[in-house]
Amino acid sequence: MVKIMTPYKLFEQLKSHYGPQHWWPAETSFEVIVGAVLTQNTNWKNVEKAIDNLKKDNVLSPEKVLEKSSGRLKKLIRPSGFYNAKESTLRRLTMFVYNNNIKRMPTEKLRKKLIEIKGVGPETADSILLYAYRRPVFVIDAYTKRLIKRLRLTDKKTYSELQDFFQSSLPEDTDLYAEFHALIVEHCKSICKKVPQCENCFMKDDCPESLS
DNA sequence: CACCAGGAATGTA
DNA sequence: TACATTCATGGT
Repeated sequence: MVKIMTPYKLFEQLKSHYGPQHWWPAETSFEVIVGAVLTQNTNWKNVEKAIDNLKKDNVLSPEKVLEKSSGRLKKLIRPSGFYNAKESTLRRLTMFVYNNNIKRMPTEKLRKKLIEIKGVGPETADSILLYAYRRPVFVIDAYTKRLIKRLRLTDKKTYSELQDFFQSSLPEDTDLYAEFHALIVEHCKSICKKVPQCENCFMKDDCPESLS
C-alpha cells in the first residue's frame, strides 16, 4: 500500500519545518507587479538590483513608470535581464492597472485580462493576483513543478491541471495559497544547502533528496 | 568556460 | 499536446 502525500499534509510539514514566511518581498502592490515581471526566468538577486535602481529614481509607481522614457526604464531594469521585453511588458501592465479599477474586477475576468497582455503568462498573472491583489489563486512555478515531480504528488503536467489539482485539494484561502507557495520556494532553495557536496542537485531531475 | 535563474512568445512536429 | 529556440544579465 502506497502512502499518498496530500497537498495539505505537505503544507503542514513545510510550515512546521520552516515557519511563517514573509512573501511577497515588496512594500506595495505595484512593487509586486514590477517584481513579477522582472523575475521571469531570472534570479531574484538580479531583480533586487533592478528594483533598487527603480527605488533610487523613485520609479515605483504607475505614474512614474509611465513618465519614464523606454530607454531610461530599460537602463534601470537592466540587471534583471531580458530588458527589452520586460520594459514593454511592464509598460503595458502599468497602463492596464493605471486605467482600470482592479479592485472592483472579478478574479476570473481580471486573470483573463492580465494574460491577454503580451508578456504576461499564467504564472506572472497568478503571482500578481495572489500577492498584489490577494485573490485565492494558486501559483505554479518551476519550483512547484519540481517538487510535485519529486514527491509524485500527481502525474498531471500542464499549468492549469496542476493549478486545478491544488485548488481542488485545498480550501479556497488566499493566505494559505500565499504561504504555501512561499514555503515551496523556501524549501526548494534550502534543501540542497543541507546536503554536503550537493551541487544544487535538487534543481535537476535525478536528485535523490526529498522531504524528511 | 559552462550552466542556470521565482517565464513567455513563437515555431515545429 | 510536447518540445525547441530566443531573449540577456549576473552569480557560481
